[in-house]
Amino acid sequence: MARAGLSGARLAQAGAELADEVGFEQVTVSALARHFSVQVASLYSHVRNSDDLKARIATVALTELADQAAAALAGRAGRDALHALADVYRDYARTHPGRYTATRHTAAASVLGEQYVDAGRRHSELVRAVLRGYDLGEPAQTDAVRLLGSTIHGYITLELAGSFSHSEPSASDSWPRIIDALDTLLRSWS
Amino acid sequence: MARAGLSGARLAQAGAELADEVGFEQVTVSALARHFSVQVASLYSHVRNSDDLKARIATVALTELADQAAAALAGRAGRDALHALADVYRDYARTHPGRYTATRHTAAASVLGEQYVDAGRRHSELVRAVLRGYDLGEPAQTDAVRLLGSTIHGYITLELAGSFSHSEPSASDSWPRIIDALDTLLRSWS
DNA sequence: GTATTTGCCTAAAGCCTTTAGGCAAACTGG
DNA sequence: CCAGTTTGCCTAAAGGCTTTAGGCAAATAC
Repeated sequence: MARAGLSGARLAQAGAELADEVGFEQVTVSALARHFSVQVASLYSHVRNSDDLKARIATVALTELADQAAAALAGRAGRDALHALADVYRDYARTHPGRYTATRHTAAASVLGEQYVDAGRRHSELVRAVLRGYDLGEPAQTDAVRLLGSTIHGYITLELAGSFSHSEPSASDSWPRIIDALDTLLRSWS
Repeated sequence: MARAGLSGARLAQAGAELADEVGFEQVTVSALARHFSVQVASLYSHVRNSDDLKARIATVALTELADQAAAALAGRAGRDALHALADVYRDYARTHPGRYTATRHTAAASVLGEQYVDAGRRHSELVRAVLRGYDLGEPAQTDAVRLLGSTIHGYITLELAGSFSHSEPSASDSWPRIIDALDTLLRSWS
């Protein structure tokens, strides 16, 4: 019997792709086993359980997103950097909805941790790097990190859920105007 | 055999309470049947399926939240109204985390609809009512509705997930400052 | 007080998770 | 190149959640 060549990393990768196709919640150990034409029990040699699998997928996604954000921020500052960062998040969520959902699956973070937490730290640092263009002290800077994170994540979540698709203007039209508004706000943060 | 007195409404109500105790994702037809000391199959006379149950819980929660928001907004305007609305959402999410999660479970909305959509419309109208204090035209007003919804929902989601609990200042300290920042922003929206 | 409706039951099939134990393929060193 | 060891995938099985079908009894209606 030929071996399928499974491994924790390959399962996480395939799981991430599956999440984008059928939705993160629909990713199951069984579905992944079918994908590899392998018995379900075989996957349990590579993954502790279903939560562990989801945590690995979340880590893959969060890391991938941090890489893209870092690349987009290179050589940019101020308003330009803010738009670049925001667009990376939104574009990632639109092209990889399952993976984006996975990044926020913190229930699973308690199972793995380590690399997930590292990737999370990279994200905060990238946001703080953007904020260096706005000259904020503490606690304003932390407030601003939270404001940006909340607004960007909130907008993406609502758009993905279809909340903006039944009214004008299009979600893509509002987006840059909202990011510009945040830029203005940060510039005049008391 | 004494009857338990089940009904769609009672199941939705009990389901909402269960969601706050164990988390919305953990609410299952089986768990609810156990709660009523009744056979699982019995619930299927009152609820079409698991998604239907979740959609009913979502509707209960969204309606309850709209009621509270409407009450809090009575007699308020401007900055005052904005804080009141924002606080209603955040307080509701903190006291009823399962129900708050349910309100955003739009996958289920396709199953039921009607009342859920109604409650959703009430929420948009309340936000627009708050924005009347800021004198915005279109498309600025719609942009502002989306900004407020995104930031408030995003902040609540991240706070609930524990994203703000490992750094200073506390989530409760940042919150009013962020809402104030939004007030300032709306006041000077170009 | 009979007739009808309604509510909860038993039974059963299907899918997902997870553990235990086994055989064979693939590396490892002489 | 071929033993010995590791590793990978297998079969088997138990337990939980969902959902449908069909039945008996309690509540309601006339």
